[in-house]
Amino acid sequence: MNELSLEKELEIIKRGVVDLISEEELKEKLLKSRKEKKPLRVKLGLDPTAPDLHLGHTVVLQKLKQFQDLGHTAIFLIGDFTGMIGDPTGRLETRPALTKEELLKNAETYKAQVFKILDPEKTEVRFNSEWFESMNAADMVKLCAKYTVARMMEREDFRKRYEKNLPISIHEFLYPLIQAYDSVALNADVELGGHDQIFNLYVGREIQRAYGQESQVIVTVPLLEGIDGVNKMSKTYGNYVGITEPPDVMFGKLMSISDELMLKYYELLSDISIDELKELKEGLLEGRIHPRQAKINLAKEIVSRFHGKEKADEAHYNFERIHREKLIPEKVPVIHMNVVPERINVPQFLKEAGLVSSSSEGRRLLSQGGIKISYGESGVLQKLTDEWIAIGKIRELVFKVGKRKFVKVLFGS
RNA sequence: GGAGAGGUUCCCGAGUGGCUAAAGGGGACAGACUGUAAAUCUGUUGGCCUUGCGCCUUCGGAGGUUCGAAUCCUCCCCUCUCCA
Repeated sequence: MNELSLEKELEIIKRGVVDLISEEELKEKLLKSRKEKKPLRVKLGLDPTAPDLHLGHTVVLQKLKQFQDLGHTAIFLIGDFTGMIGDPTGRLETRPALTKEELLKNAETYKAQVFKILDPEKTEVRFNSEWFESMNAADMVKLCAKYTVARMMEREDFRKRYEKNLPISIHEFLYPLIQAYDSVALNADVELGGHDQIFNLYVGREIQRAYGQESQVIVTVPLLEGIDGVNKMSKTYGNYVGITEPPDVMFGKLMSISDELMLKYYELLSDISIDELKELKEGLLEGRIHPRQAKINLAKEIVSRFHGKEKADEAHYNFERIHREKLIPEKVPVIHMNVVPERINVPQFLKEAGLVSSSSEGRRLLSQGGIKISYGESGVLQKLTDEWIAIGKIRELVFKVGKRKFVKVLFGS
């Protein structure tokens, strides 16, 4: 593990991080680890509240992977206990508590996704129900006694909500404590997280000390902005690129980011070296590199990471087909209609096909020219304005709804 | 326990008896344009159909007053502030 110099190891760890609390402590831990030939225990916790990981998570996972490659112990902590209470970070709504089964199922999908990045052989997978399910009320009170309300209120979102007279439930205070206790139970040397987790990570340091342990070192990575370029990438905002999403969807979502955001994505997600990144920036500035091409390269690189190069090329091809050449993609969902009706009501039909959420929406799109149709196998799309279309002898139809929803309808058997 | 302020559509927020399916903003969607699902501009944004100036549902919940209620009354639920 220590073929590298200490300096080199530090350099790798420090690359791309926002906070490192503190470098001195990390150095000491690394030295001690080398001397005693004992790898550091590096913790990363995630709540399995929704089963899909997105690109935002991969930033921190890659950091964990770097530790793993340096020979340290990567601990992937699944917050199944925390998930059962419901995550309070979404401001107002209390999330529905998940059942044990749902959580375990989610945990399984999590693992499968995480191991696209981490080495499963070398990863310690843990669940925090291991220690919390056996904890009784007295233990919990004891844990609560280790921290104060004033310290809790230092957390920005609590403070803001308090100032704005928004509710804060008591159990939300428990959250940082519970997460902190995980570090005690795991005896963590280092904890990783997104920059927004910094408060919770600090609490971990203090709680560890309160339980007589050495404080963990904190390493945070930047938050990845979602594809809207405004909020951080999150399931709640729906601005995420999930790592299990189909190649086409992934590619399209990445193509929809603004030019400005593209550079940030390059910085945080791409494997290109610092020099290549610099060259890219200059090229864009001087007009030598077309932003569109740069975005395509990025999208391809990321889609390849999770689906392989072949699928990435295919996604690129489909994208060009739909958006540049305005053609129908090669694979579209098909609906079979055994009975051939005289005529069909388009809004109604699209609602039943699930392409619009209500027939009113369908009518609206129709009047705005948002619905196109192609008869037979011609593949020529034309604007549709009538609510009713006659079927007659037509055997095949393709509807295009909005910019990217397609459905093929086959009549007869 | 006491006093006060609030709860409006996906979100924020205006609206104090009919002109209100409810201003404005955000988000989302669509169209034009293009370099693309970027940017910009324009439009749409409760549902249903027999498309009528039609019907049904929506302003925390349940009742009530009224020809007519998001708006007035009663009870209840929830949030916040100050005091205990």
